[in-house]
Amino acid sequence: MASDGATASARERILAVAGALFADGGFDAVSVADIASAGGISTGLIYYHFKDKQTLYETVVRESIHLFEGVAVEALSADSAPEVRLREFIAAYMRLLEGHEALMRLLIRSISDPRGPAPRHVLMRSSAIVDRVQAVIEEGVATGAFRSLDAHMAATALFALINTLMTARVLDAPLGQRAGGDIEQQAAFMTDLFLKGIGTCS
Amino acid sequence: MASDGATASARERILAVAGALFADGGFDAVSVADIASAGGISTGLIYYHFKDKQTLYETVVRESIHLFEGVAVEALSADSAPEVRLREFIAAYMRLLEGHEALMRLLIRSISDPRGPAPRHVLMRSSAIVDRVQAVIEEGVATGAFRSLDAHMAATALFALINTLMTARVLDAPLGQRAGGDIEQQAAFMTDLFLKGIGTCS
DNA sequence: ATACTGACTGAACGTTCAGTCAGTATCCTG
DNA sequence: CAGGATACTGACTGAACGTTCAGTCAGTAT
Repeated sequence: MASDGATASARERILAVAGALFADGGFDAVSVADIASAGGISTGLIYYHFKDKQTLYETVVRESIHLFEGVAVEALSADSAPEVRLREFIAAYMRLLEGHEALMRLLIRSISDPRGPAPRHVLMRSSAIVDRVQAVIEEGVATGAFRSLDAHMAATALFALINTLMTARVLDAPLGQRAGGDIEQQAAFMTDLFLKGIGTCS
Repeated sequence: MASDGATASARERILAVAGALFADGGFDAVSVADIASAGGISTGLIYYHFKDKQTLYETVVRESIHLFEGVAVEALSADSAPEVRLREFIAAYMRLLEGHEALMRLLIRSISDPRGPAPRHVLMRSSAIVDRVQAVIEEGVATGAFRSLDAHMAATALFALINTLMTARVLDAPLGQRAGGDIEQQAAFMTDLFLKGIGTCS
């Protein structure tokens, strides 16, 4: 198997294949043998690189979170007005969804999957992003762009709105009858609702 | 059948025990033998009452949804002003959470669980509730209490806000560092944000 | 007293799966 | 080239699982 130059890191191949398989099916529905055959390798090799199936799963989830965080945090680091930055953040989130649907499915699954890194940890990690959003909102409150409120709760609310769209899209289970629709349009609706909700108003 | 104290219907005992076990653990982590021993019965009896494990799981989930719907729909059937009815609905939702935590955990798990009734069906069912909420919002739009908007999307947004609180509470994974806090208070925050978001405003 | 019912048992079966291991190929270094 | 380290194979194991089924027995109708 002398592939491109070096070994092309079987380890990464395993992670990629496992991620794709875990994304649809979850932990239990995917056997180690499945991963091996999908990657064109032996089961033994998986155990050469990873202690056990659990560790492999946790590694996949953790790396997905990392990639996810990188993209999201970047979008929040501009220095435009708070409202603009929030809109940009949501747009980045949506773009991430388009490009990494399997990754999103994996993360959403892992939230309520009793295996793998505890639900607590999955969410705690992504709370690094919640914190950033929270900071932006606090800035907006300080400048008077938003009404005075609990910025942490507001950040949580924003996540709730966006993640619900994600979940519906990614698990192919649109909330209610009305199927797909334009996700950008739905995101715009949620964004408007949110900004109006935290805006100053009589 | 005599629901009087005596035998208490083995079938219902199985459903209750299975529900509790599936709620923390999910489909795969619970074996039929686990359910049998927790219920103090034999594995064979489970197969006497249910075709297979899958069917048992689906029955448990479906009955949970049914109970859930009953409570939720009732709260929406009052004839007060739309805004009041929405507040009452959310309060009922919260009360339901307090009394049936395991049930909520089961439903939340089942949404992203590839087994059991397809995710699609779980959400579609509860879309009966979304529809009711939507109707209330449409009423509010008609009377001018709310601004003109897509009532379906708005209903979805309300669910997103409430369900996120639920999920965090029920899976013991508070979003972000700040732990528990008062859930009633959090619900109030979400409600205010939502009502402000759909309200008429300059 | 006899015949029958159906809820219920628990050992057994076939299958699946995570994890192991003895062995092979490939590469590096002296 | 020798020899050790690294990467990898795939047949194998032992346990756990869902499911089946021959059989038990309290209860009821005849």
